[in-house]
Amino acid sequence: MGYISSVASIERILNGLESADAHDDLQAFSERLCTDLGISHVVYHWVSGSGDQYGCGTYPASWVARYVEKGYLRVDPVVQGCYQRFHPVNWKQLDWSSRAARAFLADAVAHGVGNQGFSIPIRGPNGQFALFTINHSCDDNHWEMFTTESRRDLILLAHFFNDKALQLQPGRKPRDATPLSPREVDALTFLAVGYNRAQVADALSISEHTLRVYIESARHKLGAMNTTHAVAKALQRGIIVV
Amino acid sequence: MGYISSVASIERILNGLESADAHDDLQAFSERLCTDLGISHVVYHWVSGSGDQYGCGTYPASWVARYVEKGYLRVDPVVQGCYQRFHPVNWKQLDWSSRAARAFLADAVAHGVGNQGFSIPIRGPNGQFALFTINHSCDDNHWEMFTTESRRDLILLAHFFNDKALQLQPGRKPRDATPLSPREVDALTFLAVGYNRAQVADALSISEHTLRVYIESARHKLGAMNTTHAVAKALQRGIIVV
DNA sequence: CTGACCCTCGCAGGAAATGGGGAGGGAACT
DNA sequence: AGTTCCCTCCCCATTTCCTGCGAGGGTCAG
Repeated sequence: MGYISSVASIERILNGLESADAHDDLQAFSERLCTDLGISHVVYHWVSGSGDQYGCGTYPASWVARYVEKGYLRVDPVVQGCYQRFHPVNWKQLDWSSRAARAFLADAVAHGVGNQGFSIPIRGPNGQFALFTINHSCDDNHWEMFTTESRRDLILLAHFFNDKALQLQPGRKPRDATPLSPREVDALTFLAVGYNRAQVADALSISEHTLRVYIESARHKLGAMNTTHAVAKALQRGIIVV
Repeated sequence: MGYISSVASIERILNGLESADAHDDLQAFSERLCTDLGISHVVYHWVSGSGDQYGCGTYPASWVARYVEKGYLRVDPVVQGCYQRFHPVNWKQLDWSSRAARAFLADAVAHGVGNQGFSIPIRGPNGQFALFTINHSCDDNHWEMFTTESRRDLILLAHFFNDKALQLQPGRKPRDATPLSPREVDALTFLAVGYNRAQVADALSISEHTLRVYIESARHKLGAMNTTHAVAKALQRGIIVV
């Protein structure tokens, strides 16, 4: 195991990433990275859409299968912990006190996962949440030194990896819909902060009847089934920012 | 104007950032960075789902005031554009075709903002969305070369800046929210895709009465005033992903 | 084993949102 | 000059949602 700076320059690694143009390339890149860094595993995974997700990495297939089968997503302290954080985290810093968490870790190790990990949370548009993790088996001191030293490079790496994975995602919608009018945006914005129609109408200084026209119009433009749906769509598309 | 690598090492800059321990330090850091890079402005600001926001940077106060007064947040192609993207963006790549956008840009320039900009979107926990922007006045070629060359350093810088800003945020409720139960998440998820209560109940194979309990419970946990608000909050906090 | 929390089900009245109609004035783009 | 879109206002009937009440069984951690 060696620091990135001493094994391969971050420049060369990132350039290798740039040339990836298929998901297979990302997988190959993970494996190569693993070797280059001399660590056990590199894993990237994201959850975004309803069932829309993607993952690649060097974890044994048996572990991945077990993870899904057991529903470990709801137990995994790495996921739970990173979800609340902005900065990368060393697994040792997480909360492993619960019974379920310890059982989970034991199961992971039994399936060939190393006891040390360093996970970088990454968030993208539309609520995308990804984790870029490196994993190894060694003592705490070594791992601490390695991650401290390589932290910045790893962040950059995770960032570019995610960028690439997003680009390669097929389900990219171009920019179809009719844009909302300013008043429609106003209406949805106030609705999104919890106002009811009377309050929104008051805030916008218009009659509630007029307001309703906006809401309906926005609903139709967004292809939404009801107001809640319209607000949700507007939020996801970044049409309204609250 | 010089590339980061040629003016000051990214290491030194980041270390300067590390030592910041108050918002004033971030402000001072922005100003220093401006000088170091030889550019007109450095700006950082964020908006989060909880309505709280923070900003600092070197834009003239008159421009910031005007921005707020005019409600430019809804017009600004930088904000609108970055919200949809993961990677940093050069202002020139954005869509300035609308009249409002051009008027906005003209107004900005009139207030001392440079015509060139490079903005990095950053997303944090709980739907935090921040923008780190550098701004200058020069021709397209120079700017293109500068941003291309400094891109990686700027990303890292933006990332650490945001990390610092998050740490310094006073209103950081560490673990304010009671987490939602799985069923509550399920309920909100289906509501967010437009189902009404009957449909959600059906999808979850539970009675509508039971479903109602979840929705109410989720509403209370999220501090939401109604279902739409609850869904909006859940989306912004990344509790549900559709 | 005792809370604490989750999942499940029920009733009923009142409040709010929705759907579908119509109508006039103004700004903008062709 | 005409079309298209936006803003504004109004009525009515129906559907849906919110509020407040109550109840039993399950799981998990201290």
